[in-house]
Amino acid sequence: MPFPAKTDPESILNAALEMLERDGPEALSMRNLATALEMKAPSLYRHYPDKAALETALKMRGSEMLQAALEKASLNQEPIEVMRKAANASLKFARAHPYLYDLMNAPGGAPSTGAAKKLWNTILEIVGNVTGKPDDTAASVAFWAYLHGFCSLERTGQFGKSGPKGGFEIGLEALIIGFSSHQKQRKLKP
Amino acid sequence: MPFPAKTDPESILNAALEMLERDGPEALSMRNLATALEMKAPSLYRHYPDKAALETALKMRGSEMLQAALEKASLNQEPIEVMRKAANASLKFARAHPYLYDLMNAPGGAPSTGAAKKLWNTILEIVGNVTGKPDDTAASVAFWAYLHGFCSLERTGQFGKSGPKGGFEIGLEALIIGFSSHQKQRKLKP
DNA sequence: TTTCAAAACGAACGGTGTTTGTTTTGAATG
DNA sequence: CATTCAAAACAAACACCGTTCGTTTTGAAA
Repeated sequence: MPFPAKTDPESILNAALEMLERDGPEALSMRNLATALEMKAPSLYRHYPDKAALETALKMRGSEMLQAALEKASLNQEPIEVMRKAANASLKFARAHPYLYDLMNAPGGAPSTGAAKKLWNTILEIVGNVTGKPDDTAASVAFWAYLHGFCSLERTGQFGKSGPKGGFEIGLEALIIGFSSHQKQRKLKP
Repeated sequence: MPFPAKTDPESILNAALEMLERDGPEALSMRNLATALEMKAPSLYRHYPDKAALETALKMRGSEMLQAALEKASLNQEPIEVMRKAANASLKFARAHPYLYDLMNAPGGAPSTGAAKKLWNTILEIVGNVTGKPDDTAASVAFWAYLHGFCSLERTGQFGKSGPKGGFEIGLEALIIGFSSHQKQRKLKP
C-alpha cells in the first residue's frame, strides 16, 4: 500500500484533536492515534518528528480557533462591549475545549508561532480600543492574564466550594473601570 | 533492615519536593525518587498508594508555602497595600518555585484539602478588607484569577516577545480601582 | 519492464507506573 | 533467652509509553 501516502500531517492532526477532545490527554498516545488511523505508531514519525511536534501543532490549532472566536465576537460593537464579548467568548472556548485549552497552556515549550502572534495581536487591538492607546502591551497583558487565570482556576476547581459565583463579571468590570480611568489620566496629561 | 521503617511519608515528600524543584517534573519518577532515598521503587508504595497521592501531597505543601508567604506579606499594612504586597509575594513565589507552581495548577485533580482552603481564606480576607465586604467571593475570585493568570502566562512565555512590560502593576491597580469604586457603590447604597 | 525513493511496518530498546509474592528484619511475647 | 509475627524492603514481572532501526512493500517514473 505504501507510496501514495495513506495519510498526511493534517489528517493526523485532525484525528489527534478529535481523540484529545473526546478521551483526554492520557488517551492521546502514538499507538492509540495510529490505531485510530488504521496504522502502526512508527508510521506517524514520517509526518511528525516526535510527539512534541504534534502537540505543538495542536497548540497552534487551538490558538487559531480561539483567535477566530475572539474576532467573531468583536464584530460591530463599541470598544468596551467588544471587551466584554471577547472575554465571554474566551471563557466559552475554554469550557467547550477543556483538554485542548489545558494543552495550549501546558508548561512545556511555548512557541511564538504565527497563530499565537495573531491571537496576541487580536488581544492588543481589543484592549487598545478601550484604553485609547494602540499596542498597549501592559493593559493587554493584564486583560489576558485575567481571562486565562479565571479559565484555568475554574477548570482546575480551585475556587471555593461555592464556585466562582459572579466573579468573572466583577473582575472584568473592575478592569474596564481601571483601564478607563487610566485612559483619562493619559488624556488629561498633555 | 526492614521493620523500623527506613523512611516515612514526610521524608519521601521532602525528597520529592527537592527533586522536583531541582530537576523538574520529568525527573520525578518513582524509581529516581527511590534511588535518591537509597531504596527501590516498590518500597515507596508502602507510604503512598500511588504517584498521584504523592503529587497531591506536593500540592498541599505548595499551598502551605504560598499561604505562609501571603500571610507574612500581609502583616501591618493598610488593606490596599496588603493587596499589593500579597500580589507581589505571589508572583515571587511562582518565580522561585516554577515546577512546584506548575504542579499546583496542573489539570489533574484539584482536591479541596485543608491547605487549599486555608489559602483561599487568606485571599478572602485580603480582598474583603479592600472591598469592605467580608467573604467577598466574587472579588476574591477576580483577584486570584488575575494573579494566577499572570504567573501562568509569564511562566509559559505566552506574552508578546517584549514580555509582560509593566503589565502586572497596571492590572493590579486597575483591579484595586475597580474594587474601590465597587466599595463606594456599596457604601452609598444604605 | 525495470528502477527507486517513499511509506508503512516488525521488532526491539529503555523508560514509566504499578502489582505480586517473597525475604528480611527486630520489637514484642512467652 | 528463644520464638513468633507483622511490617518493611525487595526482586521480578506486567502493560504501557515514546522512539529507533532495518526491512518490506509499493506504485509512479524512467
